[in-house]
Amino acid sequence: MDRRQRKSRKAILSAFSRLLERKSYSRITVQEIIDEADVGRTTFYAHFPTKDDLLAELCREIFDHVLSPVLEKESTHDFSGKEGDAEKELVHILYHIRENEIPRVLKGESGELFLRYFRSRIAPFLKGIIMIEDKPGIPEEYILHQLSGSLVSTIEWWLSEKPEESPEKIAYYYLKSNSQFIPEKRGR
Amino acid sequence: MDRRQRKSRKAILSAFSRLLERKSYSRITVQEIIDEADVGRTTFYAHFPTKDDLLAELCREIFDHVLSPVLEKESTHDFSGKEGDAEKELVHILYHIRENEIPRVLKGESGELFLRYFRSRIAPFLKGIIMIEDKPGIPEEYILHQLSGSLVSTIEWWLSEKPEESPEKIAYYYLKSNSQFIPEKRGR
DNA sequence: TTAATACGGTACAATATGTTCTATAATGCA
DNA sequence: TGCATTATAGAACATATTGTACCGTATTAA
Repeated sequence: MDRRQRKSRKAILSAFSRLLERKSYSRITVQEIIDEADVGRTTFYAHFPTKDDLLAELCREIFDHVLSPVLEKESTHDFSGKEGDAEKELVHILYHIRENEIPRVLKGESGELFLRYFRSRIAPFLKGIIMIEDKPGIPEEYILHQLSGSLVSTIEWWLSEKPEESPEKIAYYYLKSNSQFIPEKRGR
Repeated sequence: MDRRQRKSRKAILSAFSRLLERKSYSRITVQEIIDEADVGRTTFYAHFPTKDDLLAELCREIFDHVLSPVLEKESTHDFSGKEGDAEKELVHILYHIRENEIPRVLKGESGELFLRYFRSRIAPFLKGIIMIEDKPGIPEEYILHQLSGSLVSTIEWWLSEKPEESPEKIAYYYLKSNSQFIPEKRGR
């Protein structure tokens, strides 16, 4: 990719992220993004067909970053200690979430779009780190949906209601409240 | 309220609801609503300052209807058999949800807005019908948030993935997957 | 019957979107 | 280094949408 392209793309994405700090998604206009990013109108549309695409891209980048430790591990085929380390993995991810620009993206309507995206990608991930316990009478798809939704909901609550709480504690809450689907580990 | 007002209001709300069947919320323009409802532009704005207000009103009406059995009971101070009947109440509500226009509102983006509204009102309701079990080490606010989120998530899954499932079964899934917060009842 | 008011229709200003054009400057490559 | 390619800025533009103002008409409640 052309260096100019990378530069413009980055400028637009970060300008957009900055704007999200102080305005809600739907109230941000393309013109404002253009001004904040200091690029030409043509340039914006050359990169992103619509504002929604821009948000989707931002979500994708953030999410890739948040899940980077897990994805890395998968790509290097390092499955050592995978089993039973769900808690560690989770804590790791929660740290990433807290330390990145997620909180700002999560506020307002963009949060819903982000969470929708988050959720669509969290299911396979959960399948990877969590050993789901069979519950006769309850379909596995439902359990997976439930676990994903619960994680998203937990993060939502954490960042909006109790941001001072530690990632460790949040992971504990989550695992505890879904313990009937997650095999007990000694010490928990 | 003036009969003309009632008529216009109803025409607008139902036109909007009809439009939601075939278009996503953000793509529906005020002009379309006006045309579909067959009212004047002035009339629309006299009733609803913005499109968001219109959606909020629609959500409020639907929700009031869905919760009507519970709300009625509360207003008549009939608390007989309240305790332990969470399952029945839940099933009742799920029937209402399935048989009303909720499915159409739930599709697309309007769904998120509706669910946000739903969620904000479901918490006190849950507090009413469900006896929450104390879990040392987990704050009650979190549990309540968790239970609300889980219910919303369950309904979402139900209507989009398994609409053929019975309300009874869905209530069972929900209660079962949150059983650690809900006291066991003999027979369950 | 009458005064109040909700209505329809039109016109309008303001704003946002997305496209098209041209000249310019940065870039990657031979 | 020189050159062809391509991303960019800037302006102008057509189009669409929003929200408001005005006015004559029709419905309503009293």
